[in-house]
Amino acid sequence: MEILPERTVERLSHYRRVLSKLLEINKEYIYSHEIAKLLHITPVQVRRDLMLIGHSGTLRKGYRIRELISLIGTIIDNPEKYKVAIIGFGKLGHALLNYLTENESNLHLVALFDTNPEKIGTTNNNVICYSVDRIPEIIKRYNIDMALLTLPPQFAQRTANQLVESGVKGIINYTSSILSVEGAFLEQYDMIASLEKVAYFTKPEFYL
Amino acid sequence: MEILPERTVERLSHYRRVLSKLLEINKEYIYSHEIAKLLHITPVQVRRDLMLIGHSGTLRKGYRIRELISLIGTIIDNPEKYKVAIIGFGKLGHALLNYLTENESNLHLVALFDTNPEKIGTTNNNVICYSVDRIPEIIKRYNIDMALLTLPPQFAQRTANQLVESGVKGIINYTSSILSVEGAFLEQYDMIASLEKVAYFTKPEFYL
DNA sequence: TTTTACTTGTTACTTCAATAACAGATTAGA
DNA sequence: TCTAATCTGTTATTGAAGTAACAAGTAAAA
Repeated sequence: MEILPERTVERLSHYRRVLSKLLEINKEYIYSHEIAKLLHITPVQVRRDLMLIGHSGTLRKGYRIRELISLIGTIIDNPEKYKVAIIGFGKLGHALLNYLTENESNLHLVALFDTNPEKIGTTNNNVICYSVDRIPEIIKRYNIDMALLTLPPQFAQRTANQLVESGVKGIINYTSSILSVEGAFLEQYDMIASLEKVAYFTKPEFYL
Repeated sequence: MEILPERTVERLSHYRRVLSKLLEINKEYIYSHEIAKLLHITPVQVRRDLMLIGHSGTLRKGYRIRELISLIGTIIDNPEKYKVAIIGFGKLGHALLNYLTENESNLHLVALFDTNPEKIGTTNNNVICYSVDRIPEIIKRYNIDMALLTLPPQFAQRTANQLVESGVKGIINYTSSILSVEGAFLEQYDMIASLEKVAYFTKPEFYL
């Protein structure tokens, strides 16, 4: 299978979640325009995405929901569960912990890390919080695939290096520091930039 | 001034923050390739962004940092401070509160909203938490421009409608529900989709 | 049975963003 | 003073993402 566009992968994640809810209410087939309406996108985009993953619908009946969900799974999930760690167990780290435990998915949260002695050793939603000093040890021991950085920005680069050396293959950086990472997929999410962007686009002179 | 590309605006936000730190250590001029190195992008992109905002550097000396920072300010900031509210004062809301109070910027956090009686009426970093029932009243009273949605997904759409009706011009939706909003700029940030995307791109068969 | 309406699947086009290429200007050094 | 190195500013090219257009096929209705 060809490598998919980033946006398509994101939408596949959406499709799956929305469709799962429909399965629960025993809907069997769905049209591209119905999916589109749910996600506020165009039917063409839906069909195009499904074309890319090689899913065929039935003419005038639409797509078989159960089949589609399982196909999306085989494409975006790993055969084994993805193992995830959160580095920095502050407010944001805690929020991510909740997201990961509430939404069941193929992602399995395995470890938390922090520097605060009061947090180290505690168990939160069945996940243990370790000292950041033990990052290489624990990452290797559990074969953790992906790390979410929610620690103070000044430690982000150093920690990222450690993580990649220990075998992490994906990093999401929620700190405001800009990282350079080789040998792993890096996603930056800068909240301040995001806020300032929205502020810019809400300027009165841009009202359409 | 022409409307700027979204990505450029995000980078301008980065430029400003990085440059501000350099001002503090009394650096006066900077080359495009220096900026580029700090942000891990190309010098061309820096020059192109600065061209778009109409900033001129000095040949063989680079860009005057103080001047550039202030120009970026006149472009991405509003003349008055942007007023921001956080809807849903859970872990993520609290994390955003911290971001907004730690990083000084043109954004001014004015109100929090929640449903929990224990939170309503409390003051956090000098910001009062109100009941969500008072959203229209408070939004209008303080002329709030922008809202950050960190509440349970099932209330997101209804709340977004209320906010726009009350005059909010920008919304960042951190819930996993997909919104449709007319009359305001909407930015979605779906953590689960983001996690699943990174998981997809860390699959072994994509290693370059 | 024939026609019409509808829905998929794919190719072609457009728009937005990033990268490359290069002309022009200035400073430092020969 | 002249030459070479360097850095900016802009245009041209490439690439990624989204949108439009439409052929093909099927089910339902006439």
